[in-house]
Amino acid sequence: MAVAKFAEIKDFMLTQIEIGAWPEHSRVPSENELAEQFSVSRMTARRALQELTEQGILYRTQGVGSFVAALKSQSSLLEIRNIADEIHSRGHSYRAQLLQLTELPCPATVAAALGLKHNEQVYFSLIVHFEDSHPLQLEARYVNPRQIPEYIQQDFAQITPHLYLSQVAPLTEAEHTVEAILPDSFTCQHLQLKKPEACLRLTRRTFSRDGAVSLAYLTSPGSRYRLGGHLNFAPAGATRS
Amino acid sequence: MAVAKFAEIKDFMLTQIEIGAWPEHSRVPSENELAEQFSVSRMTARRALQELTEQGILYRTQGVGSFVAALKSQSSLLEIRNIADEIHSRGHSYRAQLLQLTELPCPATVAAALGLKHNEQVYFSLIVHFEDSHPLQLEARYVNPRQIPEYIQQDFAQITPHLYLSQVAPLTEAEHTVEAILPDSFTCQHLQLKKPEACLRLTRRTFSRDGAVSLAYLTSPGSRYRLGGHLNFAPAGATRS
DNA sequence: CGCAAAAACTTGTATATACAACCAAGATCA
DNA sequence: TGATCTTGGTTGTATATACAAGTTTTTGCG
Repeated sequence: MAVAKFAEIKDFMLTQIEIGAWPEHSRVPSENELAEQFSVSRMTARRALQELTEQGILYRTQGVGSFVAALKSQSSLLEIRNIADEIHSRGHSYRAQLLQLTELPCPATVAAALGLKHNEQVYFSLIVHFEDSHPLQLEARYVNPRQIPEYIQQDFAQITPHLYLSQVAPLTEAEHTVEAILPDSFTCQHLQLKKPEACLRLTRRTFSRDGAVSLAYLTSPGSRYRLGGHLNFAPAGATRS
Repeated sequence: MAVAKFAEIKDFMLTQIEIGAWPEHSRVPSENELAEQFSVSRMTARRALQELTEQGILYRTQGVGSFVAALKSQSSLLEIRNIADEIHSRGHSYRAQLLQLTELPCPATVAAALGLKHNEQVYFSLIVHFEDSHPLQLEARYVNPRQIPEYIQQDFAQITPHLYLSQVAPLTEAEHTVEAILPDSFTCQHLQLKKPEACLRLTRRTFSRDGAVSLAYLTSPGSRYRLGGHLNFAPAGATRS
């Protein structure tokens, strides 16, 4: 089977919703109607409805029908976004400046986070991400050389470390913490802050199949950057499976 | 049917995993094995496996089998946590101090967020949440009086506003932003900060069926509070449906 | 022994069917 | 009119079956 039938039905329904043919909270075809339209069994039509419901696209009520959920429900705070994509999606231009790409002895905290020995060599990169001409984020990243031996040879003017790493080492886990800090003078300098202002620091540790891959500190000025997220629950009365 | 059969199978499997009988990455019974053990059809056993997979508890590979995923994968940044629970779960004591509970004319920004008119009356509460004896978070909350007319009569020494609201008005959506700010002197005072330090401010807007319910500003010192999240992907090679 | 083919097992997709649970609207009856 | 019952439509659960597709193990042949 080239592509599964239930997936075709999902695609169709998603399209209807995206082009606005089926507005929010409007009723969508029932299981039986879809089954007939697509010449499939009810169970197959049901699966399409089911999966769209699990994705928060629809909500269903027993005895009543299936409906289009509020549309805004997609993004998630935990979505691992590429900052380049994020900037582009705002319609701004993205540029990265590589400040350092070296090998250095592992600080104790980094060693613990990456499962290395203290003072063992570790790769380190320091990059400033620019939105238009303003520095938006300072990225300090430690990379496990046992897992990514070629890291130090990359050209990070072409590709962000995050994107490169996710291509080379399939991500299995990511761990985040978000903190508010006052940046040190070094960070202030690279973010072009004349005086220290509150910054968001996102610490991101990523794991591949064989263990910790990298530890990144992503620091952004509070005045220029925020994290946003949106949660959407099914409207009252909707069933949750 | 008292409780669905597929749910019983899920419960059984979750128990096995929780008590450690089925360790991480160990194989779990196949669809056919479960079907026989529980005297159900393969499709019913399959559903249990399927849903546990969607929840990230298991991962499956066609032709190979189903396996227990890494256990740590539960929490989410976007989880709407009750701060009292959060503190209790750290083994500390929680206490709330109500500073204000009044009605006041709606500021323009709040009016926009809650769908009210400028200067229309709005409920406002100001609460400090303590972990042991230290202030951990200052909660400033505006509540839509059209939706929650009894808000102003509650005893928030007994119940957090968030918990009260979620009991009274079923949540349908929540919207968050996370920022780093330098607090004003008023906030510093209530968080017992001798001099301003970087703070995390979580802005949370919640919606019920009939529209925006409340707008809360949750401010915590960066030195005492962080947001953490963990994402867990299926191990390499696992299928994603 | 080494290699390839076959078999066995696993998950993935799809169908047809049956009944349960729930809801809304219409029909019926007092 | 007003309350109750019935009926049809919808989703929810469960079964038995069939075949496809992928992996691992076994078998058998050269």
